[in-house]
Amino acid sequence: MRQAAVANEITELVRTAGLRPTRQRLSLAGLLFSGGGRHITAEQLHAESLGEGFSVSLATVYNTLHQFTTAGLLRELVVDSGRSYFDTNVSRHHHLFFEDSGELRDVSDNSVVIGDLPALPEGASISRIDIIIRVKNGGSSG
Amino acid sequence: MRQAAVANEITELVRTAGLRPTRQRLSLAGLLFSGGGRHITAEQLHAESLGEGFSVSLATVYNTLHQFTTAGLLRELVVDSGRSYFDTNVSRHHHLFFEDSGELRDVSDNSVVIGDLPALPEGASISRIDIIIRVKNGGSSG
DNA sequence: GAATAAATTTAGAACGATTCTAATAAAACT
DNA sequence: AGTTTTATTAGAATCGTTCTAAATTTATTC
Ligand SMILES: [Mn+2]
Ligand SMILES: [Mn+2]
Ligand SMILES: [Zn+2]
Ligand SMILES: [Zn+2]
Repeated sequence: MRQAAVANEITELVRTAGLRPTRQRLSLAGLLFSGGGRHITAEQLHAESLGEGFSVSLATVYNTLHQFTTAGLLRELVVDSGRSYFDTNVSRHHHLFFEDSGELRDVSDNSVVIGDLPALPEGASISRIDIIIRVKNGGSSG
Repeated sequence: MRQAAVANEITELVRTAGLRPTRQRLSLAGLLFSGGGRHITAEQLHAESLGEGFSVSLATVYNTLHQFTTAGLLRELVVDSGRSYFDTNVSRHHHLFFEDSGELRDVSDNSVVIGDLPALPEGASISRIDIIIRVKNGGSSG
């Protein structure tokens, strides 16, 4: 009954995003949203899915990640040119990026104060502020 | 005499970086460092160089940008996954990124205050803090 | 619960940015 | 000048990502 309840929540999540609850989307959503917050790349998620026995094509992983992002379930992070990370935590927060391992860790929004910014051009507006604290030489423990 | 003086400064800059002042490196350094601060991609610099009549291969543009970055003359920015920008301003500062046009504009370091960060693991240290203010719907004027 | 319509998945091709390779050319040194 | 070292280059290769068009699945209609 526990497992069924979780499955229903996931199904509901996908439905609410306006997407059909296909086997692939449910598997991926399960991997993404069943634990705590995650920061993951498309290739990582693909490998993890296959590892768990959920066969999905890489194209579908990309499609799904983008659909979830558009639906507001994920946020796309730019920390490394040439690789996109997706964050299951869509609330306002920032990141520690461990350059050696590629690991990302959340940083509370409270840790940062943005002072006076330059005036924006007519009609322009801030869509997001990304703060990335790049850390070198640190492992993933601690 | 003016032009010669500038050429000498550029030659000196390249030499100081520990690099031979080849025709290609001098042309590229001229384009990069003769005006004010610049934010530019490899392909943009390549096109600009050819446009000015300085023929260079794209491979050399990449090589040179990386060498200049290693030498501390440039800083590599990650604002767009799938494209690297290089910044001729290597002092501590942040960026406004106009998502529509791809333009980058500097933001003074004073505009931002970072509060208490989470403790870093043993031996880890901050290599850099990148702040990107993403702006949508704004032109490049004003 | 077939038939139909609409959306999804997929393998593989295509893409764009970047890096690599191995051959040529230029620069520095003797 | 001759020799050694370093740099440049064209083109191939790589990598992450997107596209294509066909096959499958899901939802809707009878
Ligand atoms: Mn994208
Ligand atoms: Mn690089
Ligand atoms: Zn996060
Ligand atoms: Zn800058």
